[in-house]
Amino acid sequence: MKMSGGVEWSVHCLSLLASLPPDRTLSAKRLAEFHGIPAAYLTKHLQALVRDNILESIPGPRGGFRLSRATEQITLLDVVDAIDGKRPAFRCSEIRQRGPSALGSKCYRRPCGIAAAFANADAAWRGSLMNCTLSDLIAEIPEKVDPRQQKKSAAWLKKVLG
Amino acid sequence: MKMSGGVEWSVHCLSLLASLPPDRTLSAKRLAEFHGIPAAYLTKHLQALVRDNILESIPGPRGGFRLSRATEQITLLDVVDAIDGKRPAFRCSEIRQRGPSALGSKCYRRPCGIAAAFANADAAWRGSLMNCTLSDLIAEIPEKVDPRQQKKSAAWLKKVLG
DNA sequence: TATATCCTGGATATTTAATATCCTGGATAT
DNA sequence: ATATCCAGGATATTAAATATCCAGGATATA
Ligand code: FES
Ligand code: FES
Repeated sequence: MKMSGGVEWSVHCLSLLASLPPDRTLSAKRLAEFHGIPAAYLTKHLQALVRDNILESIPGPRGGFRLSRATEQITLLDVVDAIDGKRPAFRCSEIRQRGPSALGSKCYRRPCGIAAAFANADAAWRGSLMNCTLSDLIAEIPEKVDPRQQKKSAAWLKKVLG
Repeated sequence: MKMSGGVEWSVHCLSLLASLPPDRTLSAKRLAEFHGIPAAYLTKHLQALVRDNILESIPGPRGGFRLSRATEQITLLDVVDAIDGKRPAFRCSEIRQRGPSALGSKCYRRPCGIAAAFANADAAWRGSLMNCTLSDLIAEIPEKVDPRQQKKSAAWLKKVLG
């Protein structure tokens, strides 16, 4: 069970975009350059974020991506849903409806207890992700990220926005 | 992000094995027959459950599998760990250590805040799974499973246990 | 003791999903 | 007019999940 690596890329990109001056953007190429990742593939993930209204895209020279909502209105769950899809990890194949002691499909209106237990776990997971906003993540940068890196990032931003 | 389908198979097999008389077993072939799934592949999953001490295996004629512990001592998390592995869905690739504004690897002793948030969600998920035992699942069978299916299953068991 | 049954583990094939690149077309600032 | 950038489709590559097969060892039974 592995989540798309694009989720890590996306959240880091969103965090960087959040530090931009209002109405400024970063192109996919710049975002990929900053994170040392392939631009062509990152583009696919950014498009998914645009589709889910997490990012806005501006075409043309001086174009690029910017946040589509306030950082308080973007949760980790939003990103996971956009990149990794909304389907739960546990997929009930209705195994109970197979084999020699199964009944007709009309007799299985209520969900299987096992599937229900996994749905509960999935809800707990989603609840935790829903409770964490981009704003929360950014708030802990000053205490968690090495000041030297913060400085280098700011300098890089200044350079490319120049 | 998809969990192995073997998890669903496994929990249903464990549930069936829990209804066996003490010291009786079911072979992989019988378990596969009951659930209408491929025996050769199910065998792989059963072996994983034996490795994690959830099942015991008895070789030879009249052999097969039986629960290795009381139903109260087997949680959904145990099964997921055995079948799907213990690695979390979100795998931090340390993207923060790449790109033009990264520092040396010694400067990243504390985990990334983003990875920490996903670790929290994973813990919530595992906590939910840990709280659900095989005993819990079996207890809700009388109210959740169609009585006709319960009867057919019992009859099938009686037949194969001869 | 011969035999049939059953688990174990390795080798291998098949199918599906994730990862990655490329290219055309359209938008837009300069 | 041109250079830059996003959108989206086509396609290739790689990794993972799914599935089968077989040789070897254990054991109950006749
Ligand atoms: S039938 Fe799918 S989990 Fe029980
Ligand atoms: S570096 Fe992996 S989540 Fe931040």
